Amino acid sequence: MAANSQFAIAIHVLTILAKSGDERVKSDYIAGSVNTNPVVIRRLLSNLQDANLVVSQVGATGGTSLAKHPKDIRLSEVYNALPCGEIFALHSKEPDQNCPVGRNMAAFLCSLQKEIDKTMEEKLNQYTLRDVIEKIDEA
Amino acid sequence: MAANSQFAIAIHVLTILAKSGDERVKSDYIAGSVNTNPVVIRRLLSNLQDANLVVSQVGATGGTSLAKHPKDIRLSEVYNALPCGEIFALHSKEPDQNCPVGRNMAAFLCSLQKEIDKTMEEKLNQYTLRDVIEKIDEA
DNA sequence: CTAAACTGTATCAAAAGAGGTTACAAAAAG
DNA sequence: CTTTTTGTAACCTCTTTTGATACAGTTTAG
Repeated sequence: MAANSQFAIAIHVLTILAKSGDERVKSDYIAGSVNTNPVVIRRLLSNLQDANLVVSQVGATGGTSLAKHPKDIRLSEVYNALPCGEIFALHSKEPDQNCPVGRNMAAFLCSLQKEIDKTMEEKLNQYTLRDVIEKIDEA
Repeated sequence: MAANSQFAIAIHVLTILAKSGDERVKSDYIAGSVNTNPVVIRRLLSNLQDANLVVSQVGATGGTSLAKHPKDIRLSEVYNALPCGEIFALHSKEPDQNCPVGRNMAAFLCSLQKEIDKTMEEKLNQYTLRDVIEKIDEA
């Protein structure tokens, strides 16, 4: 259960919001579709809000709706809105600095990590939430 | 400590092996440079062996060396040799199948996952172990 | 043939992270 | 004021990764 599924759930949540248009959706409802706890959804929505992808309102008749059109929400934005880690982690303990390989490994891996991350971001940038909805609808 | 650093360590290990040429390197030595336990290294080497990237020999004077030239080892091979999971995980619990969004979400996410994985593989395919060594050496 | 030096694994413990749950403050609406 | 709902904190549990110990099996040297 320790694999980060936040991105997957975020896509799911945003799709539901998109389908609801301007109507505010309650975390309880979303949780039902995702099959999880409302708090898990609210935690996620909190991240999406920080990234200006959704807008929530508290209080009775409260709920959440998209902050912009599905066509203006790129999956790269969604990915970056979440506190997901990197594609691969660096060493947990620092390598031996007396070893020429160990000494220079961290810097290399870090730049490789950045490059891969950029590649992934470019890929996700190609898709918007509207594309997702189209795919879902045609299924 | 639960972030998968196997890819990072694999690059480190392979670099050491490359620098040692035909000489067999002991897991104890590698563990010293990586700053971890020899068993962790042997576990990793076991995966790399299954992928035909390294060759180990048991017994006294045993150890491990590369199975092919650094220029013939692509980082994509290294990545695929390891039991790393996907870039992002799917839902841990199945979404509500009565919801039109929930019902079609898994299939969509799965294909997106595959596409991202392919992109990542193409990127890693651009680099060989020799490229890594060059970068390390010029640092 | 025996001792020493390795690898290959099994097994267990420890640490960290993710997700689920409960609880409750704060806000909005009626 | 009561109800409804978000926003968060706190806590527990499950899973995964890493670290560590132990030991069987293999090879070399003497």
